[in-house]
Amino acid sequence: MWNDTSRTDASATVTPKTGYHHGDLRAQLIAAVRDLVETHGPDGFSVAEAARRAGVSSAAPYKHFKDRPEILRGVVSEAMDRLRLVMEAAAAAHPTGSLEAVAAIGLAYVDFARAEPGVFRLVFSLTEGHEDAPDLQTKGEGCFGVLVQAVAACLDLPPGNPDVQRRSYMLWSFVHGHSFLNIDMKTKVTTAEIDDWGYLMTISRAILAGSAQS
Amino acid sequence: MWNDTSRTDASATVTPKTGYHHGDLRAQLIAAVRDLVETHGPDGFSVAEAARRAGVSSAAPYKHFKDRPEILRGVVSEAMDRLRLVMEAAAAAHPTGSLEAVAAIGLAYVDFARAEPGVFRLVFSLTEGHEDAPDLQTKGEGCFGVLVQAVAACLDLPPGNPDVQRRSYMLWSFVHGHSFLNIDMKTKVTTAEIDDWGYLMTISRAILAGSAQS
DNA sequence: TGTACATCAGTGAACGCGCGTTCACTGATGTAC
DNA sequence: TGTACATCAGTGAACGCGCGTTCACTGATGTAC
Repeated sequence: MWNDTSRTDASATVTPKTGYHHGDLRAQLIAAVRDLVETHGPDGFSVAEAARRAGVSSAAPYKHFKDRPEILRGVVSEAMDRLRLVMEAAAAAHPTGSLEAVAAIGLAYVDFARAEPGVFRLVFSLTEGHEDAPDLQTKGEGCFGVLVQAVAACLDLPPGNPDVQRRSYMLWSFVHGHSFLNIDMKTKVTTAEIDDWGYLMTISRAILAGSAQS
Repeated sequence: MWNDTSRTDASATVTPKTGYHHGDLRAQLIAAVRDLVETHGPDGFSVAEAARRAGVSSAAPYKHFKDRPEILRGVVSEAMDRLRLVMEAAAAAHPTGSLEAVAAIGLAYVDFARAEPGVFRLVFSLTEGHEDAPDLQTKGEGCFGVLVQAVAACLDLPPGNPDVQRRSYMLWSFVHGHSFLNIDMKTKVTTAEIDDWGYLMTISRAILAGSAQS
């Protein structure tokens, strides 16, 4: 029953990867946590369960991460990388300086939130209480920077211009809110009836065309 | 040391309320949880700790709530009541149909989020996975309704009008995003420099004046 | 090609902890007569 | 006014559980000679 060295038939090794050192546990753990966060919400994950899913002992994760919070930070960091990439790709698919480029960035953001609501939520619930993680903050600013660049090109102003910053922030607020309402209020009628692209184009136009004040 | 019936001097009763039945444990528990959620974040509360803070045994809460989730739902329900009240009060402070009324509702929303970020976050993280709580959904729609009313009055259209609904949702997205960015990205420069009132007026104007499309 | 050794990524058993929930109980309160 | 009783809101001890983290360990891998 136990200690059954006899029963090692060919397909009996249930461990998902090679016997002892299995390539990339770190990445596999992050993937497992991402999964857990999706299904059980932020805080609904445990180091133990993540290890279980990766097919290693509960102590193994500590060879790659200092403690539980560091694992979460790892997930968020990776997610932010991906978010930035999709935003950049979305912008690149349209002429520089076009309204479409701006709207496309917004759509990429919303799509990301919809595709990974748990991780998306985690990203933002983590930013508080973890101000001690400057790399995360830097990555966050990097994402925002993608939008700022597109807005600047659209208005034909330098990215540092206050008006560019303000309008970028407006757009961000808007897209951010739309994202959260989408994933949080799943059942709400209003959400269901919206054509995102037209919606984002309307908003981009309204915010980039309006007069500068405030 | 223990069993010290001798040591019952006058001021020794540490229990915060009257001996056995203390007025309103239910409300006191909700207040305690609200506090815990503020300081430790959603999910950062425990039934045990809430009971401790209310000065009762860890079993007492189960006389008022079925289980842990029901306590959270109680907190959210109460928070939504208060949110609605401040939104209504804000609207009432300005002429019916004015742009100011709309902006004021938005400001009340943002202020609420800033005053109780933990609870605010809880409200929206709870709406998913608790679709089984129709009263919460109803209350959520009630809050949205306050905004819809103001927008309808502003555009001189009935609340059910699709254009009214769409513009209300736009405003809501916006204010919602602004709220979350405010409480999540505390350190972000952009957030700090914003004059909310001017900001909300600008947005309200842009969204209520713009042409109707989607 | 073979051997010795340092390094590294895993194991698995153990720890203490706080939690959610149940249970039989008990003291206080309100009502009926 | 007094007594009997039902109800209700609390107690406190106990349960089983899963978690985060630590520890001494061991097997696999890479390098030096």
